[in-house]
Amino acid sequence: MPRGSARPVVRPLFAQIEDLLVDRLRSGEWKPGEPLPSESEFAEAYRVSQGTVRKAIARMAADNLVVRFRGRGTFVASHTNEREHSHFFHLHRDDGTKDFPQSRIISCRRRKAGLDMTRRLHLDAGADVTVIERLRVIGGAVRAIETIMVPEERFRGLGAMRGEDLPNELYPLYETRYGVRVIRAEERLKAVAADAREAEALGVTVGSPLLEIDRTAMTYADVPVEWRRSRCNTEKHFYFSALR
Amino acid sequence: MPRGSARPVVRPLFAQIEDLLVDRLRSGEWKPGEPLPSESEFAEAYRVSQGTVRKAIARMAADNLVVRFRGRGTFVASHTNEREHSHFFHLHRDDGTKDFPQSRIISCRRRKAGLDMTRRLHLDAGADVTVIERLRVIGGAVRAIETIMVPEERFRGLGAMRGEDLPNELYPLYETRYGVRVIRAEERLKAVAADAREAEALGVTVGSPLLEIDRTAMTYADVPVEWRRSRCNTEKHFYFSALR
DNA sequence: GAGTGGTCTAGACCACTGT
DNA sequence: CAGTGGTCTAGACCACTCT
Repeated sequence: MPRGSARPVVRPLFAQIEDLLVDRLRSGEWKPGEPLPSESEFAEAYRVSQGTVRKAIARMAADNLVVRFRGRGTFVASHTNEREHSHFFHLHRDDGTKDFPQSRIISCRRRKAGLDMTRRLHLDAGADVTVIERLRVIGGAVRAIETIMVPEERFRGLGAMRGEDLPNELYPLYETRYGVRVIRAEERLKAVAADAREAEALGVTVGSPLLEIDRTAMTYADVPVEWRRSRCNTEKHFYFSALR
Repeated sequence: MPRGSARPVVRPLFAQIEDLLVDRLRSGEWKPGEPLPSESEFAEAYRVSQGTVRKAIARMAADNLVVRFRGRGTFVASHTNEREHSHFFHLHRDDGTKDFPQSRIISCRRRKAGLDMTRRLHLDAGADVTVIERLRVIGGAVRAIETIMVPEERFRGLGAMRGEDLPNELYPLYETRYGVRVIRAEERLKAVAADAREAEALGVTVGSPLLEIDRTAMTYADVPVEWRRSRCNTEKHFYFSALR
Protein backbone atom coordinates (compact mmCIF):
# COMPACT_ATOMS: atom_id res chain seq x y z
CA MET A 1 0.00 0.00 0.00
CA PRO A 2 1.00 3.62 -0.44
CA ARG A 3 2.64 4.26 2.90
CA GLY A 4 5.30 6.49 4.36
CA SER A 5 4.95 10.19 3.74
CA ALA A 6 7.63 12.86 3.88
CA ARG A 7 8.46 14.08 7.36
CA PRO A 8 8.04 17.75 8.19
CA VAL A 9 11.30 19.65 8.43
CA VAL A 10 10.85 20.59 12.07
CA ARG A 11 9.56 17.91 14.39
CA PRO A 12 8.03 18.53 17.80
CA LEU A 13 10.15 17.60 20.77
CA PHE A 14 7.96 14.68 21.79
CA ALA A 15 8.23 13.20 18.29
CA GLN A 16 12.00 13.47 18.41
CA ILE A 17 12.01 11.74 21.78
CA GLU A 18 9.75 9.06 20.34
CA ASP A 19 12.15 8.52 17.44
CA LEU A 20 15.07 8.18 19.81
CA LEU A 21 13.23 5.68 21.98
CA VAL A 22 12.01 3.65 19.00
CA ASP A 23 15.59 3.53 17.74
CA ARG A 24 16.72 2.20 21.08
CA LEU A 25 13.91 -0.36 21.02
CA ARG A 26 14.94 -1.46 17.55
CA SER A 27 18.54 -1.77 18.61
CA GLY A 28 17.42 -4.37 21.14
CA GLU A 29 18.55 -2.35 24.14
CA TRP A 30 15.48 -3.67 25.97
CA LYS A 31 14.12 -7.09 25.06
CA PRO A 32 10.42 -7.92 24.70
CA GLY A 33 8.81 -8.12 28.13
CA GLU A 34 11.55 -6.12 29.81
CA PRO A 35 10.86 -2.82 31.58
CA LEU A 36 11.96 0.53 30.18
CA PRO A 37 13.37 3.24 32.42
CA SER A 38 10.73 5.46 33.99
CA GLU A 39 9.37 8.68 32.56
CA SER A 40 11.30 10.74 35.06
CA GLU A 41 14.56 9.03 34.16
CA PHE A 42 14.07 9.72 30.48
CA ALA A 43 13.02 13.28 31.25
CA GLU A 44 16.23 13.86 33.14
CA ALA A 45 18.41 12.09 30.60
CA TYR A 46 17.01 13.98 27.62
CA ARG A 47 16.59 17.25 29.52
CA VAL A 48 12.91 17.62 28.71
CA SER A 49 9.82 17.73 30.90
CA GLN A 50 8.14 14.58 32.05
CA GLY A 51 5.03 15.53 30.11
CA THR A 52 6.98 15.47 26.87
CA VAL A 53 8.34 12.01 27.59
CA ARG A 54 4.84 10.91 28.54
CA LYS A 55 3.46 11.99 25.20
CA ALA A 56 6.22 10.19 23.31
CA ILE A 57 5.67 6.95 25.22
CA ALA A 58 1.89 7.26 24.95
CA ARG A 59 2.24 7.17 21.18
CA MET A 60 4.49 4.14 21.37
CA ALA A 61 1.85 2.47 23.51
CA ALA A 62 -0.84 3.36 20.97
CA ASP A 63 1.32 1.69 18.31
CA ASN A 64 1.62 -1.43 20.48
CA LEU A 65 5.37 -1.02 20.78
CA VAL A 66 5.18 -0.93 24.56
CA VAL A 67 2.60 -1.64 27.22
CA ARG A 68 2.17 0.46 30.34
CA PHE A 69 0.90 -0.39 33.80
CA ARG A 70 0.19 2.13 36.50
CA GLY A 71 2.36 1.45 39.49
CA ARG A 72 4.55 -1.06 37.63
CA GLY A 73 6.16 0.62 34.68
CA THR A 74 6.51 0.50 30.90
CA PHE A 75 7.45 -2.75 29.17
CA VAL A 76 8.44 -3.72 25.67
CA ALA A 77 5.42 -5.33 24.03
CA SER A 78 5.72 -9.04 23.34
CA HIS A 79 3.80 -11.64 21.39
CA THR A 80 4.46 -14.07 24.23
CA ASN A 81 1.96 -12.17 26.36
CA GLU A 82 -1.43 -13.79 26.53
CA ARG A 83 -3.11 -10.54 25.59
CA GLU A 84 -1.18 -10.17 22.37
CA HIS A 85 -1.46 -13.84 21.50
CA SER A 86 -3.17 -14.27 18.15
CA HIS A 87 -3.57 -10.53 18.01
CA PHE A 88 -3.18 -10.74 14.24
CA PHE A 89 -5.51 -13.69 13.74
CA HIS A 90 -8.83 -12.39 12.47
CA LEU A 91 -10.89 -15.48 11.76
CA HIS A 92 -13.95 -15.84 13.95
CA ARG A 93 -16.65 -18.46 14.20
CA ASP A 94 -19.93 -17.52 12.58
CA ASP A 95 -21.43 -17.05 16.02
CA GLY A 96 -18.84 -14.36 16.72
CA THR A 97 -16.65 -16.30 19.15
CA LYS A 98 -12.97 -16.74 18.48
CA ASP A 99 -11.19 -19.98 19.16
CA PHE A 100 -7.50 -20.22 18.63
CA PRO A 101 -6.00 -22.25 15.82
CA GLN A 102 -3.74 -25.25 16.12
CA SER A 103 -0.99 -25.83 13.59
CA ARG A 104 -0.03 -29.00 11.76
CA ILE A 105 3.23 -28.70 9.86
CA ILE A 106 3.34 -30.14 6.35
CA SER A 107 6.89 -29.17 5.52
CA CYS A 108 9.73 -26.85 6.45
CA ARG A 109 12.45 -26.32 3.88
CA ARG A 110 15.19 -24.00 2.83
CA ARG A 111 15.05 -22.63 -0.72
CA LYS A 112 16.32 -19.91 -3.01
CA ALA A 113 14.00 -16.91 -3.01
CA GLY A 114 11.88 -16.46 -6.11
CA LEU A 115 11.37 -13.09 -7.68
CA ASP A 116 8.12 -12.60 -5.76
CA MET A 117 9.84 -13.29 -2.44
CA THR A 118 12.79 -11.00 -3.10
CA ARG A 119 10.34 -8.24 -3.86
CA ARG A 120 8.04 -8.82 -0.92
CA LEU A 121 10.83 -9.30 1.60
CA HIS A 122 13.26 -6.76 0.14
CA LEU A 123 15.89 -9.43 -0.49
CA ASP A 124 18.77 -9.66 -2.93
CA ALA A 125 18.44 -12.06 -5.82
CA GLY A 126 19.52 -15.55 -4.85
CA ALA A 127 18.92 -15.04 -1.14
CA ASP A 128 17.99 -18.07 0.93
CA VAL A 129 14.53 -18.33 2.46
CA THR A 130 12.79 -20.78 4.73
CA VAL A 131 9.41 -21.92 3.48
CA ILE A 132 6.99 -23.48 5.94
CA GLU A 133 3.78 -25.13 4.89
CA ARG A 134 1.18 -25.94 7.48
CA LEU A 135 -2.47 -26.57 8.12
CA ARG A 136 -4.48 -24.61 10.60
CA VAL A 137 -7.01 -26.49 12.63
CA ILE A 138 -9.84 -24.55 14.17
CA GLY A 139 -12.47 -26.20 16.31
CA GLY A 140 -11.20 -29.66 15.36
CA ALA A 141 -11.40 -29.18 11.59
CA VAL A 142 -8.75 -28.18 9.08
CA ARG A 143 -9.78 -24.69 8.04
CA ALA A 144 -6.76 -23.26 6.27
CA ILE A 145 -3.58 -24.13 4.48
CA GLU A 146 -0.75 -21.71 4.88
CA THR A 147 2.61 -20.97 3.26
CA ILE A 148 5.07 -18.91 5.30
CA MET A 149 8.22 -17.42 3.85
CA VAL A 150 11.00 -15.79 5.86
CA PRO A 151 14.54 -14.76 4.96
CA GLU A 152 17.16 -17.22 6.16
CA GLU A 153 19.47 -14.32 6.91
CA ARG A 154 17.27 -13.04 9.71
CA PHE A 155 16.10 -16.47 10.90
CA ARG A 156 19.27 -18.50 10.70
CA GLY A 157 18.70 -22.21 11.18
CA LEU A 158 14.92 -22.05 11.07
CA GLY A 159 14.96 -23.89 7.74
CA ALA A 160 16.70 -26.82 9.41
CA MET A 161 14.09 -27.19 12.14
CA ARG A 162 11.88 -30.25 12.19
CA GLY A 163 8.16 -29.69 11.92
CA GLU A 164 7.50 -31.15 15.36
CA ASP A 165 9.71 -28.50 16.92
CA LEU A 166 7.79 -25.60 15.43
CA PRO A 167 5.27 -24.07 17.80
CA ASN A 168 1.67 -23.17 17.11
CA GLU A 169 2.44 -19.49 17.09
CA LEU A 170 5.47 -18.32 15.20
CA TYR A 171 5.72 -14.70 16.34
CA PRO A 172 6.73 -15.57 19.89
CA LEU A 173 9.42 -17.81 18.38
CA TYR A 174 10.63 -15.03 16.11
CA GLU A 175 10.98 -12.87 19.20
CA THR A 176 12.64 -15.18 21.64
CA ARG A 177 14.88 -17.10 19.28
CA TYR A 178 15.74 -14.56 16.60
CA GLY A 179 15.13 -11.23 18.28
CA VAL A 180 12.70 -10.22 15.54
CA ARG A 181 9.63 -8.45 16.79
CA VAL A 182 6.64 -8.21 14.46
CA ILE A 183 5.06 -4.80 14.91
CA ARG A 184 2.39 -4.58 12.28
CA ALA A 185 1.14 -6.33 9.17
CA GLU A 186 -0.76 -5.66 5.99
CA GLU A 187 -3.22 -8.16 4.59
CA ARG A 188 -4.65 -8.40 1.10
CA LEU A 189 -7.76 -10.51 0.76
CA LYS A 190 -9.20 -12.21 -2.26
CA ALA A 191 -11.65 -14.95 -3.05
CA VAL A 192 -9.99 -17.77 -4.98
CA ALA A 193 -10.86 -21.26 -6.20
CA ALA A 194 -9.39 -24.26 -4.41
CA ASP A 195 -6.91 -26.26 -6.49
CA ALA A 196 -6.65 -30.03 -6.18
CA ARG A 197 -4.06 -29.97 -3.42
CA GLU A 198 -5.87 -27.37 -1.35
CA ALA A 199 -9.19 -29.07 -1.86
CA GLU A 200 -7.84 -32.34 -0.51
CA ALA A 201 -6.17 -30.71 2.45
CA LEU A 202 -9.27 -28.76 3.40
CA GLY A 203 -11.78 -31.47 2.58
CA VAL A 204 -13.66 -29.45 0.00
CA THR A 205 -14.27 -29.97 -3.71
CA VAL A 206 -11.91 -28.57 -6.32
CA GLY A 207 -12.97 -25.06 -7.30
CA SER A 208 -14.61 -24.32 -3.96
CA PRO A 209 -14.29 -20.69 -2.94
CA LEU A 210 -11.50 -20.01 -0.45
CA LEU A 211 -10.55 -16.80 1.27
CA GLU A 212 -6.94 -15.97 0.47
CA ILE A 213 -5.14 -13.88 3.05
CA ASP A 214 -1.85 -12.52 1.79
CA ARG A 215 0.08 -11.00 4.67
CA THR A 216 3.28 -9.03 4.88
CA ALA A 217 4.50 -8.74 8.48
CA MET A 218 6.84 -5.94 9.45
CA THR A 219 9.20 -5.09 12.24
CA TYR A 220 10.39 -1.63 13.29
CA ALA A 221 10.66 0.99 10.55
CA ASP A 222 8.27 -0.98 8.35
CA VAL A 223 10.94 -3.48 7.33
CA PRO A 224 9.21 -6.65 6.02
CA VAL A 225 10.29 -9.85 7.77
CA GLU A 226 7.68 -12.42 6.80
CA TRP A 227 5.42 -13.16 3.89
CA ARG A 228 2.50 -15.46 4.51
CA ARG A 229 -0.29 -16.72 2.31
CA SER A 230 -3.29 -18.52 3.78
CA ARG A 231 -6.20 -20.07 1.99
CA CYS A 232 -9.19 -20.49 4.27
CA ASN A 233 -12.40 -22.39 4.19
CA THR A 234 -14.93 -19.78 5.35
CA GLU A 235 -17.98 -21.99 5.48
CA LYS A 236 -18.19 -21.64 9.23
CA HIS A 237 -15.88 -18.68 9.84
CA PHE A 238 -15.47 -15.09 8.75
CA TYR A 239 -12.64 -12.59 8.64
CA PHE A 240 -13.38 -9.62 10.85
CA SER A 241 -12.44 -6.08 9.95
CA ALA A 242 -13.30 -2.95 11.93
CA LEU A 243 -13.59 0.33 10.05
CA ARG A 244 -13.41 3.77 11.59
CA MET B 1 -18.42 -8.95 17.60
CA PRO B 2 -17.95 -8.92 21.35
CA ARG B 3 -17.94 -5.17 21.93
CA GLY B 4 -18.82 -2.75 24.69
CA SER B 5 -17.32 -3.46 28.05
CA ALA B 6 -18.54 -2.27 31.44
CA ARG B 7 -17.55 1.27 32.29
CA PRO B 8 -15.46 1.90 35.36
CA VAL B 9 -17.41 3.37 38.23
CA VAL B 10 -15.39 6.58 38.36
CA ARG B 11 -14.47 8.17 35.05
CA PRO B 12 -11.71 10.72 34.57
CA LEU B 13 -12.81 14.28 33.99
CA PHE B 14 -11.71 14.35 30.38
CA ALA B 15 -13.75 11.23 29.65
CA GLN B 16 -16.84 12.81 31.20
CA ILE B 17 -16.31 15.91 29.10
CA GLU B 18 -15.93 13.70 26.05
CA ASP B 19 -19.22 11.95 26.85
CA LEU B 20 -21.00 15.27 27.19
CA LEU B 21 -19.62 16.54 23.90
CA VAL B 22 -20.43 13.32 22.05
CA ASP B 23 -23.97 13.55 23.40
CA ARG B 24 -24.25 17.06 22.05
CA LEU B 25 -22.87 15.89 18.70
CA ARG B 26 -25.39 13.09 18.59
CA SER B 27 -28.22 15.47 19.42
CA GLY B 28 -27.38 17.35 16.23
CA GLU B 29 -26.47 20.56 18.03
CA TRP B 30 -23.73 21.05 15.45
CA LYS B 31 -24.21 19.64 11.93
CA PRO B 32 -21.51 17.88 9.94
CA GLY B 33 -19.01 20.43 8.65
CA GLU B 34 -19.96 23.04 11.21
CA PRO B 35 -17.48 24.42 13.73
CA LEU B 36 -17.63 23.59 17.43
CA PRO B 37 -16.97 26.20 20.09
CA SER B 38 -13.31 26.64 20.96
CA GLU B 39 -11.42 24.81 23.68
CA SER B 40 -11.38 27.87 25.89
CA GLU B 41 -15.14 28.31 25.59
CA PHE B 42 -15.76 24.72 26.62
CA ALA B 43 -13.23 25.03 29.42
CA GLU B 44 -15.07 28.03 30.81
CA ALA B 45 -18.50 26.52 30.34
CA TYR B 46 -17.63 23.24 32.04
CA ARG B 47 -15.33 24.86 34.60
CA VAL B 48 -12.34 22.68 33.78
CA SER B 49 -8.89 23.48 32.47
CA GLN B 50 -8.27 23.91 28.77
CA GLY B 51 -5.95 20.90 28.85
CA THR B 52 -8.77 18.66 29.98
CA VAL B 53 -11.01 19.84 27.15
CA ARG B 54 -8.13 19.36 24.75
CA LYS B 55 -7.72 15.74 25.78
CA ALA B 56 -11.44 15.08 25.37
CA ILE B 57 -11.55 16.61 21.90
CA ALA B 58 -8.29 14.90 20.90
CA ARG B 59 -9.98 11.55 21.51
CA MET B 60 -13.00 12.58 19.48
CA ALA B 61 -10.64 13.54 16.67
CA ALA B 62 -8.90 10.16 16.93
CA ASP B 63 -12.33 8.53 16.57
CA ASN B 64 -13.01 10.62 13.46
CA LEU B 65 -15.95 12.35 15.12
CA VAL B 66 -14.40 15.77 14.54
CA VAL B 67 -11.53 17.23 12.57
CA ARG B 68 -9.25 19.94 13.88
CA PHE B 69 -7.25 22.64 12.10
CA ARG B 70 -4.73 24.84 13.80
CA GLY B 71 -5.77 28.44 13.46
CA ARG B 72 -9.27 27.58 12.23
CA GLY B 73 -11.04 25.48 14.78
CA THR B 74 -12.74 22.14 15.36
CA PHE B 75 -15.40 20.88 12.96
CA VAL B 76 -17.88 18.03 12.94
CA ALA B 77 -16.51 15.33 10.63
CA SER B 78 -18.45 14.78 7.44
CA HIS B 79 -18.53 12.19 4.67
CA THR B 80 -19.02 15.04 2.21
CA ASN B 81 -15.40 16.05 2.73
CA GLU B 82 -13.10 14.85 0.02
CA ARG B 83 -10.75 13.37 2.57
CA GLU B 84 -13.40 11.13 4.08
CA HIS B 85 -14.87 10.18 0.74
CA SER B 86 -14.80 6.43 0.28
CA HIS B 87 -13.03 6.19 3.61
CA PHE B 88 -14.79 2.86 4.17
CA PHE B 89 -14.14 1.45 0.72
CA HIS B 90 -11.25 -1.01 0.94
CA LEU B 91 -10.97 -2.52 -2.53
CA HIS B 92 -7.72 -1.70 -4.29
CA ARG B 93 -6.40 -2.56 -7.70
CA ASP B 94 -3.81 -5.33 -7.74
CA ASP B 95 -1.12 -2.73 -8.40
CA GLY B 96 -2.03 -1.04 -5.13
CA THR B 97 -3.78 2.02 -6.55
CA LYS B 98 -7.31 2.84 -5.52
CA ASP B 99 -9.84 4.10 -7.99
CA PHE B 100 -13.26 5.05 -6.82
CA PRO B 101 -16.31 3.03 -7.69
CA GLN B 102 -19.31 4.15 -9.70
CA SER B 103 -22.76 2.88 -8.84
CA ARG B 104 -25.46 1.52 -11.12
CA ILE B 105 -28.79 1.06 -9.38
CA ILE B 106 -30.68 -2.14 -10.08
CA SER B 107 -33.62 -1.52 -7.81
CA CYS B 108 -34.78 0.50 -4.83
CA ARG B 109 -37.80 -0.78 -2.96
CA ARG B 110 -39.59 -0.65 0.33
CA ARG B 111 -40.23 -3.95 2.12
CA LYS B 112 -41.04 -5.52 5.45
CA ALA B 113 -37.92 -6.39 7.39
CA GLY B 114 -37.04 -10.06 7.55
CA LEU B 115 -35.85 -11.65 10.75
CA ASP B 116 -32.21 -11.16 9.74
CA MET B 117 -32.75 -7.44 9.18
CA THR B 118 -34.61 -6.85 12.42
CA ARG B 119 -31.74 -8.48 14.24
CA ARG B 120 -28.96 -6.68 12.40
CA LEU B 121 -30.61 -3.27 12.52
CA HIS B 122 -32.22 -3.62 15.96
CA LEU B 123 -35.72 -3.20 14.54
CA ASP B 124 -39.12 -4.32 15.74
CA ALA B 125 -40.79 -7.17 13.89
CA GLY B 126 -42.72 -5.91 10.89
CA ALA B 127 -40.69 -2.71 10.54
CA ASP B 128 -40.35 -1.21 7.08
CA VAL B 129 -36.97 -1.16 5.38
CA THR B 130 -35.63 0.21 2.14
CA VAL B 131 -33.65 -2.28 0.10
CA ILE B 132 -31.33 -0.99 -2.59
CA GLU B 133 -29.61 -3.25 -5.08
CA ARG B 134 -26.81 -1.89 -7.16
CA LEU B 135 -23.74 -2.76 -9.15
CA ARG B 136 -20.38 -1.22 -8.45
CA VAL B 137 -18.25 -0.37 -11.42
CA ILE B 138 -14.52 -0.03 -10.90
CA GLY B 139 -12.18 0.89 -13.72
CA GLY B 140 -14.95 0.45 -16.28
CA ALA B 141 -15.94 -3.09 -15.28
CA VAL B 142 -18.68 -4.35 -13.01
CA ARG B 143 -16.82 -5.66 -9.99
CA ALA B 144 -19.46 -6.06 -7.31
CA ILE B 145 -23.14 -6.50 -6.69
CA GLU B 146 -24.46 -4.98 -3.53
CA THR B 147 -27.58 -5.14 -1.39
CA ILE B 148 -28.15 -2.27 1.03
CA MET B 149 -30.75 -2.33 3.76
CA VAL B 150 -31.77 0.63 5.90
CA PRO B 151 -34.71 1.20 8.25
CA GLU B 152 -37.46 3.29 6.71
CA GLU B 153 -38.02 4.93 10.08
CA ARG B 154 -34.66 6.66 10.01
CA PHE B 155 -34.57 7.25 6.24
CA ARG B 156 -38.15 8.28 5.52
CA GLY B 157 -38.92 8.46 1.82
CA LEU B 158 -35.69 6.86 0.66
CA GLY B 159 -37.61 3.80 -0.47
CA ALA B 160 -39.64 5.96 -2.83
CA MET B 161 -36.61 7.45 -4.55
CA ARG B 162 -35.90 6.58 -8.15
CA GLY B 163 -32.61 4.90 -8.88
CA GLU B 164 -31.41 7.78 -11.05
CA ASP B 165 -31.69 10.12 -8.08
CA LEU B 166 -29.46 8.05 -5.83
CA PRO B 167 -25.87 9.27 -5.70
CA ASN B 168 -22.72 7.23 -6.03
CA GLU B 169 -21.95 7.56 -2.37
CA LEU B 170 -24.74 7.03 0.10
CA TYR B 171 -23.13 8.22 3.34
CA PRO B 172 -23.08 11.89 2.31
CA LEU B 173 -26.77 11.51 1.42
CA TYR B 174 -27.52 9.93 4.79
CA GLU B 175 -25.89 12.92 6.41
CA THR B 176 -27.33 15.80 4.47
CA ARG B 177 -30.82 14.48 3.86
CA TYR B 178 -31.50 12.37 6.94
CA GLY B 179 -29.10 13.73 9.53
CA VAL B 180 -27.62 10.27 10.04
CA ARG B 181 -23.86 10.24 10.40
CA VAL B 182 -22.06 6.92 9.92
CA ILE B 183 -19.23 6.78 12.46
CA ARG B 184 -17.83 3.32 12.14
CA ALA B 185 -18.54 -0.06 10.59
CA GLU B 186 -17.79 -3.72 11.06
CA GLU B 187 -17.17 -6.00 8.12
CA ARG B 188 -17.27 -9.78 7.97
CA LEU B 189 -15.60 -11.34 4.98
CA LYS B 190 -16.10 -14.71 3.41
CA ALA B 191 -15.36 -16.42 0.14
CA VAL B 192 -18.56 -17.61 -1.53
CA ALA B 193 -19.60 -19.12 -4.85
CA ALA B 194 -21.41 -16.94 -7.39
CA ASP B 195 -25.02 -17.92 -8.00
CA ALA B 196 -26.61 -17.59 -11.45
CA ARG B 197 -27.80 -14.04 -10.93
CA GLU B 198 -24.52 -12.80 -9.51
CA ALA B 199 -22.53 -14.60 -12.18
CA GLU B 200 -24.48 -12.88 -14.93
CA ALA B 201 -24.21 -9.47 -13.32
CA LEU B 202 -20.49 -9.79 -12.78
CA GLY B 203 -19.69 -11.54 -16.01
CA VAL B 204 -18.23 -14.65 -14.41
CA THR B 205 -19.22 -18.29 -14.49
CA VAL B 206 -21.62 -19.76 -11.93
CA GLY B 207 -19.70 -21.01 -8.92
CA SER B 208 -16.83 -18.59 -9.35
CA PRO B 209 -15.31 -17.44 -6.07
CA LEU B 210 -16.55 -14.06 -4.89
CA LEU B 211 -15.50 -12.05 -1.87
CA GLU B 212 -18.52 -11.38 0.30
CA ILE B 213 -18.32 -8.26 2.43
CA ASP B 214 -21.03 -8.11 5.05
CA ARG B 215 -21.05 -4.68 6.65
CA THR B 216 -22.93 -3.20 9.56
CA ALA B 217 -22.58 0.58 9.66
CA MET B 218 -23.12 2.41 12.91
CA THR B 219 -23.81 5.92 14.08
CA TYR B 220 -23.10 7.42 17.51
CA ALA B 221 -23.29 5.03 20.46
CA ASP B 222 -22.81 2.03 18.16
CA VAL B 223 -26.41 2.12 16.96
CA PRO B 224 -26.64 0.20 13.66
CA VAL B 225 -28.17 2.19 10.81
CA GLU B 226 -27.30 0.25 7.68
CA TRP B 227 -26.70 -3.34 6.68
CA ARG B 228 -24.90 -3.94 3.43
CA ARG B 229 -23.80 -7.09 1.65
CA SER B 230 -21.44 -6.94 -1.31
CA ARG B 231 -20.20 -9.76 -3.46
CA CYS B 232 -17.03 -8.82 -5.29
CA ASN B 233 -15.06 -10.19 -8.16
CA THR B 234 -11.50 -10.07 -6.84
CA GLU B 235 -9.70 -11.17 -10.00
CA LYS B 236 -8.06 -7.77 -10.37
CA HIS B 237 -8.67 -6.29 -6.91
CA PHE B 238 -8.00 -7.05 -3.29
CA TYR B 239 -9.46 -6.02 0.03
CA PHE B 240 -6.90 -4.22 2.14
CA SER B 241 -6.62 -4.63 5.89
CA ALA B 242 -3.97 -3.09 8.13
CA LEU B 243 -3.10 -4.90 11.38
CA ARG B 244 -1.37 -3.36 14.35
C1' DG C 1 7.09 4.13 51.95
C1' DA C 2 9.21 4.83 47.63
C1' DG C 3 8.35 4.59 42.91
C1' DT C 4 5.35 4.05 38.93
C1' DG C 5 2.15 5.82 35.45
C1' DG C 6 -2.55 8.63 35.09
C1' DT C 7 -5.04 12.94 35.77
C1' DC C 8 -5.56 17.79 36.20
C1' DT C 9 -4.18 22.45 36.44
C1' DA C 10 -2.08 26.96 34.98
C1' DG C 11 0.60 29.42 32.18
C1' DA C 12 3.84 30.35 28.40
C1' DC C 13 5.03 30.41 23.70
C1' DC C 14 4.24 29.02 18.98
C1' DA C 15 2.20 28.51 13.93
C1' DC C 16 -1.42 29.42 11.57
C1' DT C 17 -6.05 31.46 10.13
C1' DG C 18 -9.27 34.89 9.41
C1' DT C 19 -10.17 40.06 9.43
C1' DC D 1 -4.81 41.92 14.81
C1' DA D 2 -7.32 38.64 17.88
C1' DG D 3 -8.45 33.91 18.02
C1' DT D 4 -7.52 29.09 17.07
C1' DG D 5 -5.34 24.70 18.10
C1' DG D 6 -0.38 22.54 19.06
C1' DT D 7 3.63 22.22 22.05
C1' DC D 8 6.10 22.43 26.31
C1' DT D 9 6.80 23.17 31.07
C1' DA D 10 6.25 22.62 36.17
C1' DG D 11 3.93 21.08 39.82
C1' DA D 12 0.17 18.85 42.44
C1' DC D 13 -2.49 14.98 43.58
C1' DC D 14 -4.00 10.30 42.74
C1' DA D 15 -4.28 4.89 42.34
C1' DC D 16 -1.62 1.35 42.21
C1' DT D 17 2.50 -2.02 42.88
C1' DC D 18 6.41 -3.82 44.99
C1' DT D 19 9.19 -4.78 48.94
